[in-house]
Amino acid sequence: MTTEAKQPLDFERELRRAGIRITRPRRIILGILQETGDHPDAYEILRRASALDASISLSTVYRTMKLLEEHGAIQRHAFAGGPSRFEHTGEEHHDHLIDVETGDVIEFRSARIEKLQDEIARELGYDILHHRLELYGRKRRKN
Amino acid sequence: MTTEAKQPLDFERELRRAGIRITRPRRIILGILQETGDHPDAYEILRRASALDASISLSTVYRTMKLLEEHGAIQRHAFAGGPSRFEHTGEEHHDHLIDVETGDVIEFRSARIEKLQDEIARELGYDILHHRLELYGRKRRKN
DNA sequence: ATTTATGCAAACATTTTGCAAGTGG
DNA sequence: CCACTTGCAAAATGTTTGCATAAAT
Repeated sequence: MTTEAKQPLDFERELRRAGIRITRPRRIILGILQETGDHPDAYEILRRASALDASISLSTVYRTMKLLEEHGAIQRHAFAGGPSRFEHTGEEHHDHLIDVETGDVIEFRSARIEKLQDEIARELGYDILHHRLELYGRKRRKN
Repeated sequence: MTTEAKQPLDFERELRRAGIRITRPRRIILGILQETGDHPDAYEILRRASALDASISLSTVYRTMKLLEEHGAIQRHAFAGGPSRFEHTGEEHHDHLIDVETGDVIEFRSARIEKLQDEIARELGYDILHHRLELYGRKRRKN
């Protein structure tokens, strides 16, 4: 099991190559997602974007999220009981541990779990397209 | 890894003991959840309940879901990109594989994955309260 | 009888969409 | 220029809630 930092990729180039126009709102939103280490929801992204360009609207945030998701630049998470939260796609796939008391999200990765998932799917006659593994926990007091 | 059938429990007795009134809508809804092997959403539960008592409302379905969830009689699932779907609590915990083409849900269980989850959480300094593991896949054609 | 639950409609929260105006390549 | 994108307001979804009435114990 490993935890790891994330390093930004150049998705602007990537998108341009796919024929996507790089507009001011899109550049701002993409920048926000690249810089952040957290998992903001649409309103939070709007809030941060508004500081750079007050005219950006919530619909543009959502439309941009859909666009970026389709091009693999971000991932959408629907953690239990709340709005979708977005995360810039880093180098490595990872899963999440959500602190139920603070809402903090900790990223982790386990190759062994992934391998078991593949085995299970194969036994059931399926190919996995993607998965979602979320641990909901509370910080251990002393020990 | 195992897949398993579910056997109904007597939650009516359980609820009564907790001081919950067993009303006609509640009995009907609980019955529907006990009988079914699938994972219906609120509208689908309403649809099935309406066949037995046309006066049942959607709010009662939601209120009953919340009640049953609080008493451990059912579990609420928020699969990607859709409404909550509900499932009667059986004997054993299990996870889900969702067929992305049909929406079918297949239940499975892996003690090894659960064990790995505990190890991961422990390393990160957390106690797991609950988790969510969903595999999204497509039926394998030939092989 | 008293407390709790219900149905209805309205409120809420999140996300999507139609359309006229604006902008990027 | 011309197609694509935006902001705005309105619609669409999924879920919760206030309130007067109905039902359970």
